[in-house]
Amino acid sequence: MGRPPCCDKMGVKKGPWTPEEDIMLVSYVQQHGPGNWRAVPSNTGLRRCSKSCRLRWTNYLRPGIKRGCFTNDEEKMIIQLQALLGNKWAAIASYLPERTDNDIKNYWNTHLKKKLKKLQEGPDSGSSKHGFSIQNSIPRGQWERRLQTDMNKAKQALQEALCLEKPRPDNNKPIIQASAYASSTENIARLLKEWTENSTKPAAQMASTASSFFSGCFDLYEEFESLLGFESLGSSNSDFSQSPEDASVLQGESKSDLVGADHAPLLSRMPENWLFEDQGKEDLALASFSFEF
DNA sequence: AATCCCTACAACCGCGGGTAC
DNA sequence: GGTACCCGCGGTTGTAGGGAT
Repeated sequence: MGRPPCCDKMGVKKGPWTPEEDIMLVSYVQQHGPGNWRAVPSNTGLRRCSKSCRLRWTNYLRPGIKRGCFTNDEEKMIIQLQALLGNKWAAIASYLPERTDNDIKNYWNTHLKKKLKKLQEGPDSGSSKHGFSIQNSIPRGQWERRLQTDMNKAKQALQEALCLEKPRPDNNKPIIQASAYASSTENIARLLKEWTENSTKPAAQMASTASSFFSGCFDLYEEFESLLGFESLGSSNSDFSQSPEDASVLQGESKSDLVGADHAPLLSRMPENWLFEDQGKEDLALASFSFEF
């Protein structure tokens, strides 16, 4: 009855991932693609549960991830989307293809929530240097109009961010995957570089070798892309994720059901309808903050 | 210099939906 | 149809690093 157990729960390693483990995982995904995580620990020899492998790939090793400082635009978009969608981090992340849901969630919890709370509690809570203001300090009619203006601006910003007007080939999925793995080699190579620089262990030599290997892979994929007439990753490792649909591909299957269920209809409603179509969400939206883009 | 506290973020946990057997 | 599992998601925790005392 049912499926066999996914993995042996005994002897499963927890805690931070080592560079060696990252290499094993990345090379496996390069060969087999993301998905079928159940098979990953047994096929790679990693003493990690499938869930941990998936998480590591999705949140850290996956190509096209931008790490570090959030821009003002990203920040504004997150706050606006959070007001509209609530804590649907995966949905929010689909509009910021270079950011993971975990990253956005962390940023919200550690920075934005605090910032907004401060603004609400502060004596001069009506406005701030960050460019957002709190609705209840403005007469209703005025801030409703302002909200509408802000929503239009938000929609415009979203459209720009998503580059919906940019055409792309219908059958580009395998190409994107190829690019994705190439970009993944950048991630792991960067990781290894940092590790090598900070390590005096003999293993650093192995890391260096592995880095060269991934660098070689990267060159191969660059060549592959140029043959097919696609923009080289050298110019931008994020340009291949121009739409949330692409982002879903980038993120493996992780966003597939989002695209298949909630997200695709949402996109089909862009640009004019989705922000306002659900009257039930109006109160939520009105309770949000407005911005000066 | 030692200790405490705070922050940031990677990773884990638990749950629900979907699905293979 | 029932069971066990996979997968994705959101909430939470653990911990390293930096600043304050």
